[in-house]
Amino acid sequence: MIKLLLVEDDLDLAGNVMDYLELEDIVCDHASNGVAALQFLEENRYQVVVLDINLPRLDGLQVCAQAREQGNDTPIIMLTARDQLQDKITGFEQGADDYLVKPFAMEELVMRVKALAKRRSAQNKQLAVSGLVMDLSGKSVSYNGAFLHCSPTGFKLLEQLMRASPNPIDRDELVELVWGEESPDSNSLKVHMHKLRKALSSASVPLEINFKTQVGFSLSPVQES
Amino acid sequence: MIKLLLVEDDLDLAGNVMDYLELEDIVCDHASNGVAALQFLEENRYQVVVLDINLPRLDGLQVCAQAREQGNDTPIIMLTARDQLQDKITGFEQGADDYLVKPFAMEELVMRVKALAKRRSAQNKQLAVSGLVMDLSGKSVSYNGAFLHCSPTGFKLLEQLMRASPNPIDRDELVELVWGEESPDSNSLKVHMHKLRKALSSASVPLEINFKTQVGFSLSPVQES
DNA sequence: ACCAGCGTTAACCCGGCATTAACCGGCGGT
DNA sequence: ACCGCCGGTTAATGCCGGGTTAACGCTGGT
Repeated sequence: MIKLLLVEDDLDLAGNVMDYLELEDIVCDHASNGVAALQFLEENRYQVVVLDINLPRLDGLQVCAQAREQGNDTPIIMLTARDQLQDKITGFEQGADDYLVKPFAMEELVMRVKALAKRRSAQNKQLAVSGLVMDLSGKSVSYNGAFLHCSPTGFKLLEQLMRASPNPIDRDELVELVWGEESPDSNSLKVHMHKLRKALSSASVPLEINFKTQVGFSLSPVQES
Repeated sequence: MIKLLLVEDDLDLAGNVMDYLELEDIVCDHASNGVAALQFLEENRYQVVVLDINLPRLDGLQVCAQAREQGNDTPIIMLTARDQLQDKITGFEQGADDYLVKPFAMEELVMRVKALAKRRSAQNKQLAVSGLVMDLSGKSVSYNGAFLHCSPTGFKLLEQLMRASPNPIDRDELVELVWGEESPDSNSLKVHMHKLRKALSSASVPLEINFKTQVGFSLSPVQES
């Protein structure tokens, strides 16, 4: 059963959509303006959000941006009229996962909803690797209940390593994910890696960061011989 | 850099798309009919396929279905005209990952391509010859669960040998595949070969690398007399 | 204005790896 | 039978790049 938030100010359309979705075993909450949408998002957890761009009080793009800013990573499907391409691009940039052009077919909406719900169902606000737990919302990392101190960059670095784990992640990709396009002198990565490794080992976390040339860095359990 | 296969029979449109994608550092192959598309898919590996539904000889849905049947799980973006909703549903059912309605904006295509390429980037394929398993994604080689250490070049060398196995591969071809156009003094190959052989035998892998003049190198099971 | 934390930079160490060079040994041609 | 070509073997060299450490400068808080 999928739990969904529909944000749409056209009440007729909203009603239709909700009726249709219910047939598909999808449970909807409905918000008809941006402020209400954010309220819903704070109070509940949804598997998918269907978000119209044209909204009273706070438009869909702002809702999306604010939700992401608050650390909410629920998949969002944007609804746009055909002549709002630039909005769509902005939406994608701000973290929308998909969008749909009005008018749309119900079957298509359902498909995209189901696709996103499935794809993201394995996602959590927590990452965990071998007992090391990262809380994405609280920006904290702990092992056996003990919190380990991480600088902001160290945190981002570790997040990417944990997401990729146990697979390696390419060095350049890592840099791009953490620093974005503009990366500092490569030494910086080395230093942060060093600090991360020290943090892990001093907390007795049974994980180590390995490097292989032409492959990248990987976070994996320590292997005793 | 993303490698992409564009399947589109409208040559004007295809040209435009390819021009645009190149600006985004996306390298395209182009097929203008379904049969050619399948050919391309067999011979190359792509990170994303952009697949028109209306195609001569074999339509996009059939291409998609056949590709999936052959075990190809490359992400596919379908292109559809507006009035083909049922086709879209069928396409999704057959394993398409996304679709786009014509006419579409280039920016949108690029975004979806990048999204899929990133999402699926963690694909792991492997090669296996007589129990020797090479993991292309993790860049590791193992036999009976034991990992053998390989230098980057040794790895590429072994990869080519395993791909060709049990057929021999011409020396020059091998050099080209591993080093590209610019190869070092030929001694280098000899040394790497030696290290590879040593690695194989010290791990008790029942494979040996043989050489025959005018034929090339081949990886084949050891033959006891 | 001082202090602490953090990101960045610079300098140095060190190991792995590709390449080169030198030598060995078989095989075919003369 | 000799010689040279070519692959196999081994050791040595140099470089590239990650690891490590210390120091500098910025920023935000007190």
